[in-house]
Amino acid sequence: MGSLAPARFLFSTKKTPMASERYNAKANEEKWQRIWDDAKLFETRTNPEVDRETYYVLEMFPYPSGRVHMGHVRNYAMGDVIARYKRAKGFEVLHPMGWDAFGMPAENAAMKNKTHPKGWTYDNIAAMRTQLKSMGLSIDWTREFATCDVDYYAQQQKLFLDFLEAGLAYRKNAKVNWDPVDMTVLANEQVIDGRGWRSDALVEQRELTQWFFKISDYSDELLESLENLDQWPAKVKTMQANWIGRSRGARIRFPLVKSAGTTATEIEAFSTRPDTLYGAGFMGLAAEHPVSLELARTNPDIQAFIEDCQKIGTSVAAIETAEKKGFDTGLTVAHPFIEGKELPVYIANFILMGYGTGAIFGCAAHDQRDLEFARKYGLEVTSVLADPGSPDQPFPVQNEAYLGEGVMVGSGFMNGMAKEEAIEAAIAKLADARLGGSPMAVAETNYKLRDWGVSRQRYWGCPIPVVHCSACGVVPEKQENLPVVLPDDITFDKPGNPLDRHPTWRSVPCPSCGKAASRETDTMDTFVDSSWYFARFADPTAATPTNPKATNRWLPVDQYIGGIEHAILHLLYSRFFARAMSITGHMDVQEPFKGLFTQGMVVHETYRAADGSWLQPAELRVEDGQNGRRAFRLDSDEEVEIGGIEKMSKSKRNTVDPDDIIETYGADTARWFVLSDSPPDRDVIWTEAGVEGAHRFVQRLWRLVNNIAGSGEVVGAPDSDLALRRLTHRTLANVDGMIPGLRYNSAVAQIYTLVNAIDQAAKKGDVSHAVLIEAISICIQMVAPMMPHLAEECWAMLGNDSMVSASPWPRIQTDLLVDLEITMPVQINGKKKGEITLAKDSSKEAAEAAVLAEAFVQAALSGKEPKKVIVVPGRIINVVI
RNA sequence: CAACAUGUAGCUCAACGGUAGAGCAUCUGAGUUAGGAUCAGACUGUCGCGGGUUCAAAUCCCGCCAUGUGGACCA
Repeated sequence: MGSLAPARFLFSTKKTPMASERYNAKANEEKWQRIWDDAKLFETRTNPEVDRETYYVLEMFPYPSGRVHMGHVRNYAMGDVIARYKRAKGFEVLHPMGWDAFGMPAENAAMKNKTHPKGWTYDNIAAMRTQLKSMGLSIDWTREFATCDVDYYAQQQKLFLDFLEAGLAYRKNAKVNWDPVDMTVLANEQVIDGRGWRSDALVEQRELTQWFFKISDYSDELLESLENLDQWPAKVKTMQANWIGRSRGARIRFPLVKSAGTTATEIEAFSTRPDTLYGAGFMGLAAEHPVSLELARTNPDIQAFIEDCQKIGTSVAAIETAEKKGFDTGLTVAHPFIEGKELPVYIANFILMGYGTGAIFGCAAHDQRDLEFARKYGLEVTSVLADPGSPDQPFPVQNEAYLGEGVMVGSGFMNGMAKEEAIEAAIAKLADARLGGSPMAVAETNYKLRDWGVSRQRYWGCPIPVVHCSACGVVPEKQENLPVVLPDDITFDKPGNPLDRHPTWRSVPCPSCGKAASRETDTMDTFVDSSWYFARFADPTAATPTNPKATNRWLPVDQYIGGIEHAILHLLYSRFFARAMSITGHMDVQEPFKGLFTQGMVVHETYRAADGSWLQPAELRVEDGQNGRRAFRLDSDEEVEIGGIEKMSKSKRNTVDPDDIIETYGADTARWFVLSDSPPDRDVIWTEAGVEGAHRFVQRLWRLVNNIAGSGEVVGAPDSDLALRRLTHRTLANVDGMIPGLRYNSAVAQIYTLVNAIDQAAKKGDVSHAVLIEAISICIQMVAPMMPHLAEECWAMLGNDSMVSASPWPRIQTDLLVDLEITMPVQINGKKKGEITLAKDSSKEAAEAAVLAEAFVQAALSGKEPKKVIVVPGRIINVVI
């Protein structure tokens, strides 16, 4: 395992600057970035040696908004640490970068500024690439691509056609979420509290013909495979499981008894709790249920009630607070188990047509919603669960439904059974019973997860490669006619989709019959673009969507890092895509991301002037004195209110521009600060004081290296030498254990301790030069993944003629991790009273004798015998009196 | 409303059964024309509260309180 690149430098490594000089971050960072580039140090080799293990680290690729923000800095710094660490550990590392470049903002900018989405996007990419490069990330830039590159979306069109052929993509007429502001369809996942995720506009329901991906076929698979993702945060797995929303139950058919106004003879309800059937007090229908709609045709009151329900039904927020309302239809159904019992049928506003059958049986005693409804309309509340200790006494139910465990009571054949047993028994009995010749119930599993609607009525997206022919219908475009390229000559003077009104683009011959036909003008949801980009990085110039050989070598991504906001959408779609791409032969990996890390946000104090306007941190100065923290405007010296700590955002103006920080302090300081201050999965509070502290450390470390490198031979005391060597290797062992788990802030704390010790040793002069060099060298190597430029400069100053970025990780000398003689605390009755130094391997008996001989122990005993002496070898001794 | 996470120095966080520590801030001193940088040093803790287990609890268990996050008519 040698260095990865030839190490030849154009400057002298032996130069030893004066200790009074300051480290010039800007000049050094530019210099080292150029040297890394010239050495092609971070280019991943397509054919690494066979014995070299691969490691794929990926951060969620950015949307090219135009500016890099602190969240990006944190995200990419975190990934870069692991990439550089794994490289030093001898892995062949893939660490690429790309751009999630399609989407609405480009079109909005086009409309506003009369620019073209393409020009706007590529300009932004160029600006952000420069910014990211100034961070000194160890990225293989030769693999860079944008999802709006024709080369990329051409491959995506091939994937679409393969999905279409495999039945994974289909077209259906569906009620869709329509965003009236963006004038496009949204996926369910993109509707938050009834509003568009981007526009915040109230979403309407419209009936349109749309393209869908059959993600619902994989509901079980996607749910059950979550268990195997042991390197994913539990929280994300829970969120995905909830989103898939599997519930097992039964469809139960209830025969109608009183049926005035409907032609139906039965109503089918879905329930996960058929065990509570004996407690059923009513039946509820959704407003859109066919029976409700049929009744409404002849009953104006029902018509009015349904309209009322639908008004509320547009926004989730409204549903949450809405009062339970119902309408007694006068219909009744027969209870399946209790001879002669009839249940009244209500239309109720809390029942959703989209889930189950749109009808329920209400068991008021064991469902809170049903209970509220029953109390309001004076319906039956019968508890059918009892404490196993007194199985004849049902749990009393007043205003809170009983949702816990229990045994069945008042439930005929189910009496005495526990929940699961009773559910099985109820389903079995109903399955045997006949209604009109077929079983009264079938077991069924329901899911919340719906098929993924991918059609978007937008220009700036991947065109869906199909043609509409009046004779042949919907025809896939021929492979040889791909890619279907977006036209450049488009206008944004009107809302809606520019592709629809393009004069010629739509007109094509039908791929099947050759007659005049027209192209599909919908483009794909941008989440499609991001669902497979990680696979493309394995071979970004392949003539097919993936090069299976490369994909199989690199995937799954070993460590994926990004924000928790993608816990459901992007990650679930990508998991689906991996499966769909496996079916269609594009790769063999089912789970795309082996390890997932969700990083916290970068947050900052907010500042508000007396007139209520928000101020930027750069516009004021903060005093931190005895009167607490106070902030003043730089221009007027007026005091402003220091507000809450919030996510950096344009609206609150509490942003800090990474460019400014890198210009002032350098990329290393910015990286060190975001990595050191809080655990990576939690929010980090950006403070000026913290940045300055980080920068002081940069200067201090550089000065320390300078001093050590420039000092002459020192002969140290054997004890001090050993102590520093021990600390060095113990720190190395600890840091080595922390980096793979992304516990960077803990690693930083360890490094601080070591630097303090080296500093002290250098000043005292009781440690030999060679030991100091070893300590500071290992220290620099541990710092290198986090502050790579500073580390290179220090590494060179220490006389190394290789780059630290190309050097193997230092080896831990394990014999230094164990002490021969150790100082242990001595407790008396569990409280520390003193210390004792013993040989590492002294026996319990010897330790006990030595402790009892100590003066402070004798004093505490005052002549008595100790009740007990606990000796934990190597840890502690406790004398119990 | 149930779930999960988090409560340790003024602030941000370590330690995860066995000696409570770092950085920042604050204070004192050195130095400097001054400020900054630097150096030397100092202060700060019922480890959220209450109980339990243990020779020993910040750490494990139970209960409560506070804060945060994302869910919430999914039958």
